Amino acid sequence: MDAVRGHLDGLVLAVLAAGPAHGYGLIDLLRERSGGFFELPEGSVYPALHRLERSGLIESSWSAEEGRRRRVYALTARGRRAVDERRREWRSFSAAVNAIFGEGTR
Amino acid sequence: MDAVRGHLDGLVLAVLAAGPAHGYGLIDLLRERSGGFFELPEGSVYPALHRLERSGLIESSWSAEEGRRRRVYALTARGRRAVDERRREWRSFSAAVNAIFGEGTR
DNA sequence: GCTTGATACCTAGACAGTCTAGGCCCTAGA
DNA sequence: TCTAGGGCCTAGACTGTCTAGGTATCAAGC
Repeated sequence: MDAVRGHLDGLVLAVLAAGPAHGYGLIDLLRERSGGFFELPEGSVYPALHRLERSGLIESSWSAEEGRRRRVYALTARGRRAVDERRREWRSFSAAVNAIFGEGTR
Repeated sequence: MDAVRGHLDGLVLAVLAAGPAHGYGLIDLLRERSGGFFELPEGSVYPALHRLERSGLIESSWSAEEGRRRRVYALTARGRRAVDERRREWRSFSAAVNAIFGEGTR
């Protein structure tokens, strides 16, 4: 899934916009919300989460319900604004690619 | 333009599907066809062309009209098939991303 | 009690594609 | 002669994804 490069951060933010989630669950959400398309490995998602936290777009807290330790991530105020920004960027990017690929399947 | 990673090969093939072109002109075509969105540097496009030629999807020939040397690229038979394949891949990729980003601008 | 599989976290290093920043040559125009 | 632009090329930097490992807990099966 190399095609996701440069888009993953936005996708993670978009999922978190629907509510907090922990890393492992986020992978499931990305798969479900994409109709099974995204099967992202932990080695992609965890670094992305750490990256986003370092840049202040998300923040985490440990929850230890029923002995299971989970690091739960939520959007910060800046993160909420970033989602819109990333969505706009995606819209223009995909419009540009669509324009080049054209309509027909041929 | 890191977001283009993994999609550039398909875009180049799609442009060449409309007719042969040389590297420098291809950059112009990518910009024009995308409504000015893609401003790709030579350092991205030339390696992509060499990559595609090595893998047999395009082939090149030198044209020396009016003293200007140009390497003109054209799709091979396999390349023509690859365009459809890449377009299909793009369609499902962008559908997946759209599903996650949702509809509204919010 | 022990093993297996799922949940849940993490990361070092491999890998690969894009970009920076240069290089070269030619032509046209000032 | 100098500059601007067309045209080609690439070494190395960069960076984000993935591979392939590691740890720990819990539930189920034998």
